Amino acid sequence: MSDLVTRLRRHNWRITPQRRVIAETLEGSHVHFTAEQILERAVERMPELSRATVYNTLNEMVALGEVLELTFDGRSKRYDPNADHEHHHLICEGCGLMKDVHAMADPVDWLPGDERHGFTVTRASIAYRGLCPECQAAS
Amino acid sequence: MSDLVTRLRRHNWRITPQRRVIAETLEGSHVHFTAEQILERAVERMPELSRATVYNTLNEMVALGEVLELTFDGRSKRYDPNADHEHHHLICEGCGLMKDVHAMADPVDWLPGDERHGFTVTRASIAYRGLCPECQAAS
DNA sequence: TCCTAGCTTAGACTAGGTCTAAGTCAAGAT
DNA sequence: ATCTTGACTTAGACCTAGTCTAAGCTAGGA
Repeated sequence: MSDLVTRLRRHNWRITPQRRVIAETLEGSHVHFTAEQILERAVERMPELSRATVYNTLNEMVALGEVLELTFDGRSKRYDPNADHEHHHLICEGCGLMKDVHAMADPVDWLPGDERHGFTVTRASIAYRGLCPECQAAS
Repeated sequence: MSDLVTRLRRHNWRITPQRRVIAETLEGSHVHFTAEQILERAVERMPELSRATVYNTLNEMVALGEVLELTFDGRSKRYDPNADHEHHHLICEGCGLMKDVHAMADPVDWLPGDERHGFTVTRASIAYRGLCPECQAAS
């Protein structure tokens, strides 16, 4: 039983076979997939699954606050099932691979009051960029 | 004379009338525009300017390292002419307004070696999110 | 069983961005 | 001064990611 499915069920959200496959595909990966990659993998388990259902379902999970939507490459969104723990992202500039990482400090503490321009700052996320081992070897 | 134009010229990059208009439009704004917004404003000064030239020029300026490409909303890229000073961004979750801010420390120092997964980490940027004064008042 | 609301589907559509082929321009060679 | 060459610009076709629509399906309650 997927932990994400458990969390989703708490919102009284109907867990249909399609939604279960999508949630499990999302959670089963340790990297962050795009919607197309999730569709591709989910279709292996449920061949008649449609693109629209994948997009609808991902958007609903984001709206419920159980999945994070990430956009770092400007091309496609990526989905992170780990919405309940504070973390940041490490992104490969070569291949787009994205991993979760944890920093030793909370960046909100490092933004002085006079740099806040009257905003209420509620959260901060760090995008670390570099090259993954494979892309280092390739270059 | 635009400072961005000066920086671009140092790369032996030809400053054509189109490129000058685009660079000046980009630098003249204190918020970060999308490519379409830049086109819209630049066309007021040079009506025959084409969409392709705006996209080409923005991409070239990014490749030269003089302009930053920002993607926070997952819909369109925004361009930041201030690539030569290390800074982060403060984003309003209500209206999308984006401002430059400066933190008191470099976040790269906060990522322990065992969290780097073999990546070479070259830079890090922080996205601070919250509500701007106008959106606080509206809610 | 029938109704109903919600879910899923295929495929049309949209927005943002890229590519292509043709034309224009400017600087150096003649 | 004109020619050549390579870089730049253009209009519009094309591509990709994502959304919308209309129709069909499904499960649970009356």
